Amino acid sequence: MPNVLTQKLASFGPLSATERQVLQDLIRDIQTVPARQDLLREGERPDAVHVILNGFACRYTILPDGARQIIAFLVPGDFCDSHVFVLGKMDHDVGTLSECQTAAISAAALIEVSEKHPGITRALWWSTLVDEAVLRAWVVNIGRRTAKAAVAHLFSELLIRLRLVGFASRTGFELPITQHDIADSLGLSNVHVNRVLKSLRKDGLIAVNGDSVVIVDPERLEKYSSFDEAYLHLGAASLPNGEPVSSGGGPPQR
Amino acid sequence: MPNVLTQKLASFGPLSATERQVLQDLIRDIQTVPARQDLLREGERPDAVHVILNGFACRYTILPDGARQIIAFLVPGDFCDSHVFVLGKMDHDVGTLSECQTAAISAAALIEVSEKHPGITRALWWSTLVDEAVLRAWVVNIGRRTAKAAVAHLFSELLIRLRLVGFASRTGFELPITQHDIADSLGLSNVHVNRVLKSLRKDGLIAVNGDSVVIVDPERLEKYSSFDEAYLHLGAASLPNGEPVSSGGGPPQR
DNA sequence: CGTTTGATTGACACGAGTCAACACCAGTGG
DNA sequence: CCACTGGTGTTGACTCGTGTCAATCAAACG
Repeated sequence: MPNVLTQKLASFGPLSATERQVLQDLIRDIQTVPARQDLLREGERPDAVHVILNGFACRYTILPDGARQIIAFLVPGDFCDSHVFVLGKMDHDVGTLSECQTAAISAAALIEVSEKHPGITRALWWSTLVDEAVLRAWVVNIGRRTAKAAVAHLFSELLIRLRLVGFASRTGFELPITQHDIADSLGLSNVHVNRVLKSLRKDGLIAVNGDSVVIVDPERLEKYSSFDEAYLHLGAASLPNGEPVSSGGGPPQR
Repeated sequence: MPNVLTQKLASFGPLSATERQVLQDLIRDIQTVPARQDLLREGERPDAVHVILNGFACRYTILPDGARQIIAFLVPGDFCDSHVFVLGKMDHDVGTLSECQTAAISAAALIEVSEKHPGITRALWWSTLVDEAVLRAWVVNIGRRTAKAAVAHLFSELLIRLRLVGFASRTGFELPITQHDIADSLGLSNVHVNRVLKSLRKDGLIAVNGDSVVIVDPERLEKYSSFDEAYLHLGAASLPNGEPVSSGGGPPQR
């Protein structure tokens, strides 16, 4: 069973058996980090690159007035700090939202790999550039979509990104974060997110049960939020159907 | 006199004389493009990389309802499409706001340079990663700042970015774009931007005269918008004072 | 069981959008 | 030379999406 990193990078393009093995071997130094704990702080100079293997984390910034803006959700397979080798310092914080497993890849190991395996280097490039594309979509989401469409778009995006790494079924996924977290990611208040979710449930677009989200009809949700997966730049035929996710697809109740 | 590209990349770290010369030689195929014209369209597969030499351009997306979200302002020295080599397709549009001069660098030339000059490769990396950091700051701006602070933050950022390439003095720059453009970049309406600008003028934070913007007191503006230039990841001592910009520092009139 | 954290809901306030009118140019053509 | 035009900036009146505050509820937990 491939790890999330190989699985994710394979979404860019096929990887050879050796490349898969090399990536497999990179995943060592696995740590478990409890929920709501910082992985990296602004100003830090990490000497290794960190990958999320399990759970949800986020990039975020706290403003002087205490407001928090979540800049990106990090899901399994995502890098926390791939930019820091060139930029030096972290310019924002990274923290867990749920309990997470992370792997630390030493600078030396990464440099060696990228020198010997140009295919992997290219895949890593792809990964950071897609992160940037996701960020652009985020800006559009916050800037010009209504709260309801923005939440719908976020869920559409998460469905695809989580499917890539086997953490979502065709129609749903576990989302172990609070409504407050969603609010801080979209520049909304927690109260309003609550109302928006209620409205999305009423419209039969989603169903929520505890931490599990069911996208009743992915296509309808995508259309509603004008979601177009093109910006994720997936290679052809890279979307597995994913294993069924824990909780079922019951009716839109809560 | 160095071109804007060398000037910008030198903000990351010192460049050797040869590196400067190599960068100098890359700038050929210069074109002049009128205002309000697309440079790149979504879905396109450009075979060269484009750099802005002069003028203002932007990345943007149009939503189904016709709303436009500007995702980034491109100023002299910025790349329009450095990501497209890896990602393949453009996932958004790029268009001019004012008349622009652009240079096209062929794929072949760029690959050759980056193989021979690791220092330049690193600087190019730095450039795209800083673009990403700017994007993160943009999200924070739109998501969690008031309209007034967001505009103030944008102006603070532009002041620094334009100074890097000699297009701003210590306290001002030419901004040949409309209030509507600013609105679309911050997710606001043109009317509201107008009111915000009026308010910033009243507070003596900025002074506007036609296309020229004067930042009366940069430090005060930065404090007001909680601007911290750390995210631009400038190397030490890389901020030239810049030549004086055309119009003077008159009183806050219009 | 109290305690705590997160979800939910209602009442009310406010920032920002919309609509519409007008001012001010720069460019155009009669 | 001067109406005419279109684009941009400005302003006021009104509306509406979201935020704020506060109370209640539900589930998790030591």
